[in-house]
Order: sequence, then structure tokens, then C-alpha cells
Amino acid sequence: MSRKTLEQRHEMSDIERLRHSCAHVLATAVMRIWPDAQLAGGPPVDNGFYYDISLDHAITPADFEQIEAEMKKVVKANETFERLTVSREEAAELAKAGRLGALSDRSIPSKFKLDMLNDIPEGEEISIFKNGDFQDLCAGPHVGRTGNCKAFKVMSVAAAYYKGDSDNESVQRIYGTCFKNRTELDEHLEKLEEAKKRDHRKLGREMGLFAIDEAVGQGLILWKPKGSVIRRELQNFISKQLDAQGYSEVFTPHIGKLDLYRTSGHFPYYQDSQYPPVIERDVITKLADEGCSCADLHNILEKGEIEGFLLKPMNCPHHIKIYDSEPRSYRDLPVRLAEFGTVYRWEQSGELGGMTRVRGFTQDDAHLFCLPEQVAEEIQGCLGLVKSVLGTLGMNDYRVRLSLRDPDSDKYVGDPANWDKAEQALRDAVTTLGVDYTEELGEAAFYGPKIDFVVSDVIGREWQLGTVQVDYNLPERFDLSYNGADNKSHRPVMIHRAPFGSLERFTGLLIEHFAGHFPTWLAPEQVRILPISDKVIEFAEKAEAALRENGIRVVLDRTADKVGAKIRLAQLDKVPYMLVVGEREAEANQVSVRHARKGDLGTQSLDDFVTAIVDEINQRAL
RNA sequence: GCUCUUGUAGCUCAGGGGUAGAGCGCGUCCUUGGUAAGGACGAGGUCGUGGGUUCAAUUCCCACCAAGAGCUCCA
Repeated sequence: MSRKTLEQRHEMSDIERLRHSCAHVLATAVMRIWPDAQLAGGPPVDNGFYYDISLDHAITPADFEQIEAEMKKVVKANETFERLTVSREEAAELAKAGRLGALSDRSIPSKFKLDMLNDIPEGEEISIFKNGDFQDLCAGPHVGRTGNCKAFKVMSVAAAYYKGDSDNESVQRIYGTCFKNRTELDEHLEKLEEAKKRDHRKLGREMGLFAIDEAVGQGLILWKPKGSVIRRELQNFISKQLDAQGYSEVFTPHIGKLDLYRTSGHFPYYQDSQYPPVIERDVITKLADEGCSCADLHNILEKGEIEGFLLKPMNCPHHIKIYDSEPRSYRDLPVRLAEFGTVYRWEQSGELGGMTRVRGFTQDDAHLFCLPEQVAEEIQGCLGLVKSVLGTLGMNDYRVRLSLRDPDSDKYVGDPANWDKAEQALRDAVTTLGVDYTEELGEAAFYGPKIDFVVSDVIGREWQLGTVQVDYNLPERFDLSYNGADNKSHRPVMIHRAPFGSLERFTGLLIEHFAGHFPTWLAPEQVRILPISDKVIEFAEKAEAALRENGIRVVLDRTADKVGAKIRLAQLDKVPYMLVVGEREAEANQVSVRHARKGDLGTQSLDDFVTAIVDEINQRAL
């Protein structure tokens, strides 16, 4: 869901007004069916609306038909939306009588409405909206009549926490979609169907790109051979960029001692979202000898008193230790250490999904250690890298988020003055870059603010991909230094950056972005040769060899199918180029070229085709 | 982690208290065909796992595991 700016929230568009009204129609219907229900809030959202409801009966999709039927009655009755202004006391009286978010007085108060009343600031006008017998505490605005809600559909039901706080009680959230008219609604529903077809989980299975196996573990991606080709190409691509930009590639292990992460702060701050520590055998034996119970062990782990290793949740501490492995002079800086580093995080089970949210993933990570005066330029370099990487892949539909700390939270480490410096540095950089961006409080990492590149998946969920982060804190924690021109010790500044973010998430989104039709340079199978009959198999083999010699990933279709069927299969496999070869081609040393998206491209000589495709691949053409 | 839904052949799905079906895919054979499906035959399933109810469970109930949607979280 995209976040609304303050202005957008205050100024409800026509369609939002309609959707909000439709939420009231839904609420009216629900109250007619279940008069004891307690209503919470029901705002418009992208493409529709929801209403939060507390109710003993668990609403399931089987109830949707009845709800929609009741809604249709409300719409047909064409009730007027009537706005009443009331005093706080009057509103409270109504709520106590159970008369808010209800069709009549009830024996129990409207508890959520009573609570929401308290959230309305003193002095603000309190309004009630009525349609027919239904009345609700509501700031509005609404459309004129319920009859305006012509095109809607109840979509789903899920639990949500009241007011979005996981400490609050859980309510049932009914989602609906609503459009101006039937045509737009149908278009939207069709779009949802289309989107499902390019879902990376579906395409990933169909195209044999990756698998997830229960026996291996939730959220752990198995890259199959074809997916691995894509990953290798992406890695090669990024490595070339890094070489050009003066990065040094490093390799570090997948685990590190707990103390390393105590120093960095990861272990204490993110206990809940890490795989449990790997405890040394001797330590376990000793604990057992001491009669340590499971409860004791649990306490020891909680307090972090244990010794052992952690699967690394981040690469920075390892890179920091590489920086710190030799004395550094200001002349050496910036030191740019890059690694395709695999990290492990214990994400909540309900969060996992496909390749976009996983428990083990590889970041195209790098850490830049630089002089304070180099920070601005280095950030620029990183942002440019992210932009160019996304641009090469044609992923230009992203938004840029300046993620700042929430001043009211205490989860952040380090000196506020350093935070201010880092936030300003990023703000300056993103301004210079000349892209639109939004500043969002509370989105920062615990050690520093960041610039995030955010893209949406096929169902509209947003995911953070590339990120650039400025960090004054970890150098402090690890007591990093360099020798300055004044021959004194100084503290470097760190920049964390990852243009893809994680290869898993990025590849997942890339699959959806291309709907499986990868550009030739990324396609696992770039060319399929389709002989018309066995009579030309020799020529087909010759073509295959010629392509393979030029580094093209080619497959010769030796099945007994007719060309029509061979083409169909190649199309379904989304192979960019199909070479149809028959006796005509064999005689002339030619190939008949068909492109998966462009169709029949006619005949050309084998040599010309090879030259053209090699060029296309080298260009990384889209 | 929370709520709801789902789990039947490799994939998409139908079925239903009396030990299972379709299409596609796969295998063998026939067919050598010119830009999205040629034909015949055949092999695949402890119906997610474990309990319970029952003469009988894949079907009903419970728990667990996993997936999906949303919420919360996301270094």
C-alpha cells in the first residue's frame, strides 16, 4: 500500500469518497446480519475499502454472498447520507447506548466508537453520518446516496489489530473493492487475474527457476539451474560495475562469534529475528554438567550470556573487521569492500512468501569507509549505481524513500548529533540526485538513516530493494580509525549500500517485472532450435554448435513434435529466440527467426543471427 | 506471531463415510510434419503429518506442519 501524504488524507478524492461510502454500506449490511457486531474503523484504501469489525461469528468467504446481497438492498434503497454535527457529550451518549456504528440502540455500548471519540482532539467538530437506520461516528465526507455505490465486491477477510497495534485486540477486517461503474470494476478484477499470472511464485515454478522445500526449511530458497543462470548474470553485471567504480571484492564466512554481534549491537537488538545461536559443544556439555535446565538455557540465551556463534544477520561486522585488519591512512580512503554476502534472519512465519520475504538471502552488499568530507560524493556514487542498475533492467517504476529515525523512539543507537549529520548528508544527496522522494520517519535502520528504492510487486505490495545508508555509529562501536594528514587518529564514516538489496527479492520482482520474458542476456535459455524434421538434424546441430561456441545458451529440440507444437512449447517456456530450420534453411545456411514477443522475424543467415544476438547480449538490451 | 482460507498424480483442479478421477505434463510406439497442441497405448497418488470418532476415514473432529491473503514486524 502506498502511503498517503498529509494533503491526500485531508482532501479525499471523489473515488475515495465513494469507497468510504461503500464501507458504510458494508457496515450497514453487516449490522443487519449481525446486530451485535462492534464496528471499529472503515477507511478507503487503494482500489477499495475495508471495515474493521469485532464479532463472535468468524466471517468466512462463505458469508460474502449474503453480505453482498444485503449491501445491494442498501444500495437499491438509495438512502441519503446525512451529516449531523453533535457535541462530544451527545456523541458519547449515543456510543454508550450502542447507537454508533449501529442500526438501533443496543444493550452494549459501541466500545470502539467510544474509544475513537477520545482520540478526536478537543475543539474539533464531531460529526455523525446516517444512512437509513444506520448511523456512525465519521468525519466523512460521503457521496450523496447509497445508490451511488453501484460497482463493488467483497474481496476478503483477515484479522487486523485494533488501531494497528499488536497489543490491542484482534478484529476482523473485511476488504471490499469499489469503482465508479461496473466496467471499471470488471477491468480491475481482470487486472487482478492478469497479475496472478505473472506472480513470481507461479512463474518460478513453471519456468523451473527456484523451489522451496519443506524439508530444507521455510523461507529458504533453492535456486534451480535456470534460476541460477539469472543470478549468475546479475552478479556478473554488478561485479563489472563495481570493478569500474573502484570497489574491492571480499569473501567472509556465514557465521561469526556472538561477541562480534554484541559489539555491533545486532545480537542484543534483534534477538527475536535471528536464528538461535550456534552453541559450542563444550559449552553445552559444561551447562549440562552444571544441571542447566531448559528454562535456565532459555534465560541465558535471553540475557545473551552464552558463548557461541551466530549465523550472520548482516555482513557489516565482517567487513569492518577487514577494514580494521590493517592500519589505514587517509590516503587509502575510501575503502570500498563488496561481497555477495549471504545473511540469515528469523522472519516471522506469517511474513514469509516466495522469494520476496525469506529467511536466508544474499545481499549485493558493500561497505564504504570514507573521510567525513568524502561522504557526499560517495553517496552520490552509490545512488548513481542503484539508478543505473535499475535503469539497465528497465525497472523505472520505483519510488525513493528517505528513511529517517522516529524522534520518539528509543530503538536507535548512537549520538543524535551524528544522526542529524547523517540524515542531512542523505537529504543533500537525494536532492542533488534530482529524483522525487518522500521523507518517512521511523523507517531508519537502528544504526543509521537510509535512502531506499522501493518497488511494488504484482499485487501492489511494496518492497525495499536498493538501499544506501550512512552510518556514524558502527565505526564508533568498533573504534575504527585512520591516520590523518595531521598524523592523528580519526574516525572514518561508513556507508552501507546494496543496489539489488537481496538477490532473492530482486529476482522475484524481476520475474514479475518481465512477466517471465527475460531480456536475452538474462534468459536461462536464449535460443531454441526447432528442426522441422529429422532430415535437417545435422544442420540443426551445426547451428547449435555455432551458437554454443559464441557463448549462447542454446537448446536443440529433438522431440518428434511438429513445428507448431515445438513453437508452442518454446513460447510457453518464454525462450526469447526460436530458430525454425527446415530443408530451405539448411540449403541456404540460414535460420528462420521467431522472437517470443515479436513473432516471426523472417529468415537470415546463421552468421548474421549469431552476430546480432551476441551484440544484443553484450548491450544487455531489453 | 495473530485471524481466516487452503492442502487429492509433476502442474491445474473435480470428487466424496465403503481404500480415487479429469485435463495438461511424463514414458513407449506410429507419424517427418513449415510458425501456439498429429495419433495410439501406458506408467504415476498411504488423498500434508499424527491422533480421535466410527464396523469402516482421503472424506467428520482435534493437534501439528506447510502454503495463500491481511495484520504486526522487517538490521
